[in-house]
Amino acid sequence: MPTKKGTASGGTRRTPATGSRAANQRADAQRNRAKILAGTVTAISRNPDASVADIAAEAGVGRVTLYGHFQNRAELIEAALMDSLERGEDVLSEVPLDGEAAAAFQRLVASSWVLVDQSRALLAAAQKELPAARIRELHENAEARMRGLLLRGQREGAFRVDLPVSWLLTTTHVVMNGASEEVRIGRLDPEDAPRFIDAILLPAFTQKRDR
Amino acid sequence: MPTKKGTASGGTRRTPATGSRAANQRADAQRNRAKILAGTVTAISRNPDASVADIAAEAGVGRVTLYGHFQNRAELIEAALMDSLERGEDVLSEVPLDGEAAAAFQRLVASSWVLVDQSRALLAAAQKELPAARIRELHENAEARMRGLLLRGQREGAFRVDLPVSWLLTTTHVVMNGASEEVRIGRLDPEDAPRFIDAILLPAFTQKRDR
DNA sequence: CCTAACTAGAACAGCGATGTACGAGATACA
DNA sequence: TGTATCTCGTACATCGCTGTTCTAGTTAGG
Repeated sequence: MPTKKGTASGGTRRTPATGSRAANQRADAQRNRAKILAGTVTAISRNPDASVADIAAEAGVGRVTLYGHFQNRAELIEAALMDSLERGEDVLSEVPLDGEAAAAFQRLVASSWVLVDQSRALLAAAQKELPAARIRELHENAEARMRGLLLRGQREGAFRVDLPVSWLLTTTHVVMNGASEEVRIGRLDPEDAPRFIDAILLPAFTQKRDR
Repeated sequence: MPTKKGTASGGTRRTPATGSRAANQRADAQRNRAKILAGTVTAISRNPDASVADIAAEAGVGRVTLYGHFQNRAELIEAALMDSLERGEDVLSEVPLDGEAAAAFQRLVASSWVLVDQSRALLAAAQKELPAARIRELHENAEARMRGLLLRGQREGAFRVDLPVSWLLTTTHVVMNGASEEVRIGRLDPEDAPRFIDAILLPAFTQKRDR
């Protein structure tokens, strides 16, 4: 079977089916894989529909080499997104969610904001390339964390209950994304972003106590 | 000069330079132009990067005919956006902006929401095709109207002044867009949208009176 | 230091989209 | 009813991107 001869690091994909974990590849190759993943984020951030050639150039790697690591564009995007989300998970899982709901929400938003700002463009690219279900699946953890907190806040009377949690969640997302976009085009100082986001979301979500 | 022979309604572009207003074209052609403009909106709404062929099919018109009306894709998108914005202007200019700022804001948002929901995808497509400056220019009117209202609200003490108007404006945009997206994927009842939007924006923007 | 793993680059095939050219047919409107 | 205007379909040239193949060179690591 000369077809499977596998140029470049085709050997990486030794394992037949999906879900091949980091195999026994050379240190060299692992470094390149990381470079490609990083390059994908920056290339996509600069231009949402960057070509594979663009990405390879950004990563400082040959286009063919890239194809050695990832079978096609979709797989590349998915890997980059998974990588970003895994890093994000590491950060977010450290955020203490106990105590007052509003304060915990503020902490979680502050940490999430940085991650959103970094991989917003990548997510947008993924939405074109991957089935929506897959995207959902990958975001499951992060989404569940925020949703759980919002629910608890509602139960405890900290957050308003006249709106469904799904809408609070959506609002949180779009405001963070909006801030990220404003930063990108230079209309918002990154320093101000977390404060501005909180300034909108907290009064909007908080249950009014007096009437 | 057989090059300029002008198949189809190339005659439409009789005027040499830019800004050719509706010329003396046949009633037939005018109808088709309208069909194409409408088709562009629906086609783009269904698929953000629909091809010219897709759009022509949606409009029920030959691809070549479309090129008779618009020289290239960019010109088509721009025309469709201009058309949508002009219609929008007709609606928004009727909204009474006097009286209490918060109430006026509510009225303006209610009217804007419908328009945003209709041409959100078109705007996204335009952002890829047209220079950002051109987009800005086209939105000038609508943007100025909302900005003026927010400013007045700040001066009158109705809206908070600890955030710049630009951020209030951005927030308004992203929340409306978010609602539109949620409607599109069927997670939000269009009926609820205006109420949900207000429920977020008003408490977020309103100056707290007591402390 | 030797071999297997990895990389680079050029070249190629395939696809889909854009924009143009042509020829013939349909339709408004005077 | 006649003619300029408009439309349609097909066909074509071009371009950029994807994914593959081949060859030759470089590097990691036992």
